[in-house]
Amino acid sequence: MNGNDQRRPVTATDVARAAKVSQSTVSLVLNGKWQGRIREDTARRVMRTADDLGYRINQSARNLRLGSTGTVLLAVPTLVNPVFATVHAGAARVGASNGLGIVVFPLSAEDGFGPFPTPRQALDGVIACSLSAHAVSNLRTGLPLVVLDDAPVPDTPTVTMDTGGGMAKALAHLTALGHRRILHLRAERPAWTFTRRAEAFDQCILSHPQVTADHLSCSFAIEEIRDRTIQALSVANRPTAIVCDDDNMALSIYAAASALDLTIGRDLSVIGFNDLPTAALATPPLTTVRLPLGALGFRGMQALIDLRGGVANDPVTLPTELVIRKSTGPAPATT
Amino acid sequence: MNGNDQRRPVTATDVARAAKVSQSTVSLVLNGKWQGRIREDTARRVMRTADDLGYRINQSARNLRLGSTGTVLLAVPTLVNPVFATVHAGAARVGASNGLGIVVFPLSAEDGFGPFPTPRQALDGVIACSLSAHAVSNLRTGLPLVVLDDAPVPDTPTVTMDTGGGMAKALAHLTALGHRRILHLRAERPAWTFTRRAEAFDQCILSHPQVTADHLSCSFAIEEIRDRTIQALSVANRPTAIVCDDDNMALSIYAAASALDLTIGRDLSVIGFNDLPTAALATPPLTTVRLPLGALGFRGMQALIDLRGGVANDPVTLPTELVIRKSTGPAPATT
DNA sequence: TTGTAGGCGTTATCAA
DNA sequence: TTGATAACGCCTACAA
Repeated sequence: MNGNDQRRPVTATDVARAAKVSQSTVSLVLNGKWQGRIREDTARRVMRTADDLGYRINQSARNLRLGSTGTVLLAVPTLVNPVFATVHAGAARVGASNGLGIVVFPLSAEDGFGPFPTPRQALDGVIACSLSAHAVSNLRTGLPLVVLDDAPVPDTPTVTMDTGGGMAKALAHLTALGHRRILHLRAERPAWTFTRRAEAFDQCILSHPQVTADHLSCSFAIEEIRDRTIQALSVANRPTAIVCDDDNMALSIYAAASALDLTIGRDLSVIGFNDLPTAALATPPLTTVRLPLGALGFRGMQALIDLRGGVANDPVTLPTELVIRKSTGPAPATT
Repeated sequence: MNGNDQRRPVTATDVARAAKVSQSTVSLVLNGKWQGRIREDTARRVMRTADDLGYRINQSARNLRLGSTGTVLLAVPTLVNPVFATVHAGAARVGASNGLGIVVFPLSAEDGFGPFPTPRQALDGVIACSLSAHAVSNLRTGLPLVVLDDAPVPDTPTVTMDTGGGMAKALAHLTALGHRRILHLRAERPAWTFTRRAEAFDQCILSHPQVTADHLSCSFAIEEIRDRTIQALSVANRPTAIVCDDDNMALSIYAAASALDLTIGRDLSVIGFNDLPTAALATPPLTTVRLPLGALGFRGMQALIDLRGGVANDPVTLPTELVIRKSTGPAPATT
């Protein structure tokens, strides 16, 4: 902070020299372990000079010495979707009470990152959430790893959500409402969570022989979704209901419906996934499969902590829930 | 990967011993600097044994030795808003071509974090984006710091966007359309970016004496926004236009309008901020102030790199733009 | 072509 | 109450 703004950072040794004490004294004082070991005025002097010199601890050195960094990495496919904020919040809560910080890293498969561009960083563990199998395998670096919302990986604690069950509930709801032509709007991003939904959809359809099913794979580009949906709805015998892999996709359908002068909930039923905050506020409010994202992060962090303690948890599957709102209604008599 | 799954991690020394070479050879080989210095079969043997032993580099040690970690931290107020995904993308692009990884840390003021709960981590720099002054001051750790979309900090490179100018354009647009009662829906999260908008709003209003202005401060809880807007619109001489600090807030207005049977763009004009992907897709498409978020991240990372190189850039302000769509229209004759 | 040795900045164990 | 001193695991002159 004062004159000596040289290149070289201020080390604890510098402080020791300046305060005329040994380096170990500095360490003790600066880590708050001096009570009853160092005289109070000495401690004060050390703190003062550390401050004056603008001393900053070198975390790399500390981490090396301690053999741990107190930070884990949460790898997610994208920062665009707010769902990962919820996962993070859940994980952060557990982390905080265990002295672990979390840092987020978006691992966009879209960017075609070949060699995993990890920050060259010192980590105590990794939580991989909703990633592609490829990305997860790149993450297996020997660090404690737990996998969230993803295909079980051998020897790796896994927390998943019963998205298949959610899909089943969605379809049961729709068929009960009389829908017989149902479209599944799929996210084409390669991720287990989406293939699970597709599989569940296909399987459920098998037990409803009276239903004609179809599906469409889309990127998350919302104009694309809208346009392709418009197309899919502009045919004879169009679908009367659409299940979407994500609430945002569902909301794009709203735009498509409005362009076609279709009223959601009456002419066309729509179901989303995730229950984003915006889902409840859409017009009409969106029926959606609520995913326990906070719990996902929470349990994931818990599993990572257990893993660091030498306990490898068994895979867990969290329940999901269909939240019925106004975007679904009885199948229209004719289309 | 094989039997020796003891507690102690495998070090380069272990590899050296097992491969019957010196540690330096291991280092050379594993860093790809062996070409022309180490015989090829030796190199292969080293790589093989490293693999067999499951050797993983200790980043803390490497970072300590190298005096740098190759990773910078991007601190953001929340992960919920996708705008920060864009900032990140811009920054990541520059970072990647300079060997710097980025890691994201949500610094929620809401959580009442007192002392900055940084992961105890080794970083090469920090980029603070759209934070509260309090949070920024907590980030001044002696690391190279650049501040984005925030109040200029002494001795710190800053990149901002001309949000005030954006607000001015929004108001000019509205007054030109004949609006005389305008409401500013403000985000109550303490952040420079929002106070700037408020100041710009207040100031612009001064030069339009015929306009009656009002404002409302809301959290980002969208039900709250909807309900309070409904209230604000349920009075005699209600506002005919609303400017919102964020597109998501604007979209909440849509819900309010629908509840009141008001048609956006005709009975009520709405302007947002950010130009999120959803803005263009809303019904009707949202008029909004587009912020150069990608450029913000890009320039910010650039400034950080310059700073590490000893060059302290001057503050920069990026231009903003009003994107006129269908949510704004002529003021209704009577209200 | 390979090995030796020193040091990066901490923390922790012991002696003084 | 304090100070030497020895690691932590890695990289890199320099020596062999």
